[in-house]
Amino acid sequence: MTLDEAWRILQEHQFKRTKNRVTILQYFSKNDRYMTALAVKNAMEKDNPGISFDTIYRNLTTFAELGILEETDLNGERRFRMQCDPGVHHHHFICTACGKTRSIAHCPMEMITVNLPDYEVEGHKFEIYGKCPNCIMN
Amino acid sequence: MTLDEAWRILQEHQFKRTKNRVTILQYFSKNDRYMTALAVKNAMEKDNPGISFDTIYRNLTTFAELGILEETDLNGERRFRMQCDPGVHHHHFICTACGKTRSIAHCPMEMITVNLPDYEVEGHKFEIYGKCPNCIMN
DNA sequence: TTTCAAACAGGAATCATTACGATTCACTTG
DNA sequence: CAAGTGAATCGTAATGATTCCTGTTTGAAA
Repeated sequence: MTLDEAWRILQEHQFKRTKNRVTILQYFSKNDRYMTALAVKNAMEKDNPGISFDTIYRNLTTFAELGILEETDLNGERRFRMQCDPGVHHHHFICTACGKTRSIAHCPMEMITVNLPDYEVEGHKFEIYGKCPNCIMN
Repeated sequence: MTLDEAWRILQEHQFKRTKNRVTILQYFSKNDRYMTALAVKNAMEKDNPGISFDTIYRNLTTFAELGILEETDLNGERRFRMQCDPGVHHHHFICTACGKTRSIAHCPMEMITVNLPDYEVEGHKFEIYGKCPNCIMN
């Protein structure tokens, strides 16, 4: 997703264009991988010293709810990345070394749900973990 | 997995048969669903008041490493259940209301990995979330 | 410009989990 | 079966991630 698309969504929902949101979104648009709130905070403190965790988490949660960011849990930590393919359902390979991802076009759900009558499916998670080509050769 | 199988594995690795381990394993063998460490602790305090979280977590981690328990992260919390099918790779539907699970025979990995040359796959997670028939009708 | 809810900073509080030092216990060996 | 030994435990403190709270600042609408 581009910055313009993100801002259009935020405006649509009447969120203000604050300095912190500008910085956070810029950071995500430049870093194409899953990152923790702490990583975001550390990176932001150069341009925006004194930013609080409250602000980071509040905005990350908002962005994820609006579909601007994608969210996942890795080892009990929330991680976020820029939504890579808005509106299109997809899954990820996630590099456990650098956090970079690779989209996986195929979703395994269709052939599975047929075996679950009487169940009410609310969602699913399909993630592949490992090392990306770049991290394999250190 | 039966209690006997679990104890055989523990003996094989020279773990002692302590009162706490007896109680924990009994609890899991009677509750066929994913549970948090807190739930285990609460349930144990009837028979075993004063048990510490250290003991709970240490044993849960040990059991998971030995393949006696299965572990997953749900909303940033670690949850455990008795290994349902030792040695056989499988996935789960997980009821978000009661934690009960249903095995899913089919694993989607084979057809996916072929699209990931140059990547080093270490593992994957495939889980379906929703309500089980029992919880649908409250 | 004024206005005011939204957004923020700073720090305290909470929740899950782990670490630690002192004590107890399960099992081996004599 | 009593003693010895390292594993296991307890109670509690520490940690790390996340959320809550209160007073202050700020974006943008009028």
